[in-house]
Amino acid sequence: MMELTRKGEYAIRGIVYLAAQPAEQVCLLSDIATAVDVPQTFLAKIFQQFSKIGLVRSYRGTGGGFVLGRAPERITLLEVVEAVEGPIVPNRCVTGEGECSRTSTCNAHPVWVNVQEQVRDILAKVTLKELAGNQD
Amino acid sequence: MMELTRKGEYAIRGIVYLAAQPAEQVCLLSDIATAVDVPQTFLAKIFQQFSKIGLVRSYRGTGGGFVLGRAPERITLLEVVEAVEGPIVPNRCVTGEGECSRTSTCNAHPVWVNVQEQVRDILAKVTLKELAGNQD
DNA sequence: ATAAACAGGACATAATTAGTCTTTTAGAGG
DNA sequence: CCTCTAAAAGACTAATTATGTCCTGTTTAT
Repeated sequence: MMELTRKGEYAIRGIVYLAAQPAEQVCLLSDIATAVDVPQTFLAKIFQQFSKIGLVRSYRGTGGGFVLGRAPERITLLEVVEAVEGPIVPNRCVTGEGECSRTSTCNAHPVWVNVQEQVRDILAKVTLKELAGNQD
Repeated sequence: MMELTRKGEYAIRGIVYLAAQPAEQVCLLSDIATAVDVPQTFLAKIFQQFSKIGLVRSYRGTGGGFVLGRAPERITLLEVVEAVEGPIVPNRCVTGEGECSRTSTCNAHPVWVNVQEQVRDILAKVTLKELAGNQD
């Protein structure tokens, strides 16, 4: 239960690598993919998702590549994970889709809400700066 | 991310139903399945898993069925979930399989350990008694 | 014996994950 | 304006996991 998918793992590796680079350093996708050991085409998809929501900025053409969208201390692990894995929802009944209306009062509901909040809270407190700190 | 599977949901529904019955009341699988709206054959698998670790006791033959293995206040949601979903592990690197040795120091590691602990903690504090309380 | 009920294994199907491949779009430089 | 570079986008494929089903056995009460 609760497993981060490989995509999520790759996403973290990739963006942490970017965060560890000097500010405004444009990185080639191919270089990132090699460095963090992720299939380039797969990482491309992930970075496209990052790009759409501004976690990274992309430049096309010669001299192009990727740069972190904001300062590493202003990007949280929660944002990164939710960008590729979708919202953190331990149980469908938390999304309020009416799934839970089986019994009028589902006693488990508040538990899942609690789990969701705690996890989001933990991930929201970790920034890319911390994750990128003192790497080789 | 972090979704409980349907199996996990069914497991909870099924055992909460049992917990809501009068103590030592033997319940037919077919009745439970109908009551909680889960395919009987699927629920059978789930209850087999419960049975193996003593969360429920099973009786075969005429008059057989299932009974809760312990008092409902002594069975936690964590036990139920882990019984069918396996251990709560947000990331492979938490299991210590050496996956994380890509970089000698994975800064994300302590975060996942923290997530794991918090979630287990929350689920461990909820008992079947609470979940079964005042149901229709 | 025999009928009731769970146990266990093999199987089937659908959904999701994990990628790949091809074409398009954008920018830089000659 | 031509071409080369690099990301964007979409269609496609393969592998894995989730979600069941089915059949055969085993236990037990009557």
